[in-house]
Amino acid sequence: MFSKACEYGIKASIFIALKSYQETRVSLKDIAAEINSPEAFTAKILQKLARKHIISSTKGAAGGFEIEKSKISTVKLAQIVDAIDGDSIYNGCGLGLSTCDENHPCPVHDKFLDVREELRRMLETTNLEELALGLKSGVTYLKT
Amino acid sequence: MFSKACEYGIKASIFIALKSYQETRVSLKDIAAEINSPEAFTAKILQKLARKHIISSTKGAAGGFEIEKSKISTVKLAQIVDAIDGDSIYNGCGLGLSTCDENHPCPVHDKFLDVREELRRMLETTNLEELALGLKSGVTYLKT
DNA sequence: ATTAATTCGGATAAAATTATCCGAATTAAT
DNA sequence: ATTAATTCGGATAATTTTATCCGAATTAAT
Repeated sequence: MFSKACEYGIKASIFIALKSYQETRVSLKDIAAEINSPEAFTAKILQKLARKHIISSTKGAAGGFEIEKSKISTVKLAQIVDAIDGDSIYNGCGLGLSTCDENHPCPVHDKFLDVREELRRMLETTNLEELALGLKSGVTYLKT
Repeated sequence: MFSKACEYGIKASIFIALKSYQETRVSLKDIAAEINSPEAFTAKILQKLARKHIISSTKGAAGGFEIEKSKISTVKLAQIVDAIDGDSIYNGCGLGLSTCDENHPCPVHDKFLDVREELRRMLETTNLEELALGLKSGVTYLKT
């Protein structure tokens, strides 16, 4: 459904959010270990998120990644997905047509409407805070 | 959402279904032209669908692909997707965890339930006949 | 100042997906 | 029989995605 990069990006963001609640900046190394992802590849993804100001990074010793506490509840999954994979997953045509709309629909256009709308709604309403809380309370997991 | 291979596979199947209604076997060349796909790559995908008995192929001059008329309304999108991309799109974990269920859910597990269920339902209830009819009546398109 | 811990960014490599090529086999028509 | 139109299947190539490597820059601590 999502690319690997996007999966890593979402998981990393949730973990950073959790740690940021605890006033702890977290290093690339810790993130990669926690979400079970390749370090260098994860670094690229975090850089992308940082450039889009979804997370913030600090260089040097004791540096790392964090999310401004007050911002955690405002960051939506859609922003993360969009920053990494783009919005084609819920805006593009299911069969890859370059133009696919009511006037010129692909054969599955109508069938897909509900699915994509449901996906879009979910991504746009889910924020990092609720996901981080699930993780903190131990009801959800980032690996295995 | 789907792989290119899967997109081609779905489009090709719809076109083959349409032609099969008209008792016409259709060649790889015609299919690729109609759905705007690379010929040789499309051939591989059609072979895969043929081996899974979703479509049938006939070798030699005047050969080509077709779908038994009575079968058209029974072939579901889910079968095509499954034959080409596998079922991970609507059964796998949204964040790529190898085990993700009620007992050990990823952070977005619950959020994704509805989306994936909607997708699964759609793929399992949509059959080739209705898609071919939309194409025949000129309300849907396979390219541009 | 020096050192150690870090992110940054560019180059490269590996793996997966997408795409092409071509000879072999099959079939219909002549 | 020969030819032309086709699918089949294996090899290869191009592209994209995923992953690794490494030197440079930055920062905190000593």
